[in-house]
Amino acid sequence: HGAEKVFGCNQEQNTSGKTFDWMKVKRNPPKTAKVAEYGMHGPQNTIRTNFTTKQLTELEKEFHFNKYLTRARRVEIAATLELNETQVKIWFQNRRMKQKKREKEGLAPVANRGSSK
Amino acid sequence: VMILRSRFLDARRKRRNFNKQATEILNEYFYSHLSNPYPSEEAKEELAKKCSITVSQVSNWFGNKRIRYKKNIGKFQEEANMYAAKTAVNAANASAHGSQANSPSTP
DNA sequence: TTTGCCGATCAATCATAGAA
DNA sequence: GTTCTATGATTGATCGGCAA
Repeated sequence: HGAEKVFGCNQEQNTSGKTFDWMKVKRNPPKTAKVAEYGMHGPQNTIRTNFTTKQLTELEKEFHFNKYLTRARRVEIAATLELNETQVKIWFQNRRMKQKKREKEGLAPVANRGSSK
Repeated sequence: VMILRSRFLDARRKRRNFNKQATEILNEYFYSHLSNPYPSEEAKEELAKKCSITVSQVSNWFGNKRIRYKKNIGKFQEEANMYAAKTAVNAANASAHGSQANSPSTP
């Protein structure tokens, strides 16, 4: 199962201009924060959280200590940094992926090609 | 709000646009797979090699391209038609006569 | 069945390169 | 030199799949 059947002789399979499913994909808004509460539907919240330098520094420090969190540690950090446990969990998840990506790139940047400058 | 955003201002700086040729290759793939512009890991590696960029950069390019394309399809219509035509020609040449000893790129 | 992780992606934003 | 637009990279958070 690879290339589609023969194409190009009939049927206007002109892809330009059509809207495919991937173009309709919509992500649900972040459920971060307490939207419910007292009717406050302002434009804020449900928006990407902006971590402070202090929070990031602390998370980074913790990460170098442990790549993975235990439930207890997570609760502790979340409380200290005033973040949800989920946010802390997600941060570590993303941080691990970032680390992996770096290790991967740091071992094969060879073959520098026409890098215009 | 002092915005000590200077926390990581580093990598994001000094951005270099890709070669026109690399962009050409990426766009050809994107528009020839417009129904599903999600290259596999293998495809990304191949594109990365052809464009002389990293796989991550290929991923970034497609991610940005997809989002920006659907954000404003009209703005890319012209570009879409251009590459669609180009792809059609390549397909025609490839299927017309089994000849293949012809690499249009890498002078 | 519920929860965490992975890999990929989304979506908004940052900062710069380039066009006007 | 200044203003606006195009574009590469970063990242908090979502989605689907898998394992515990």
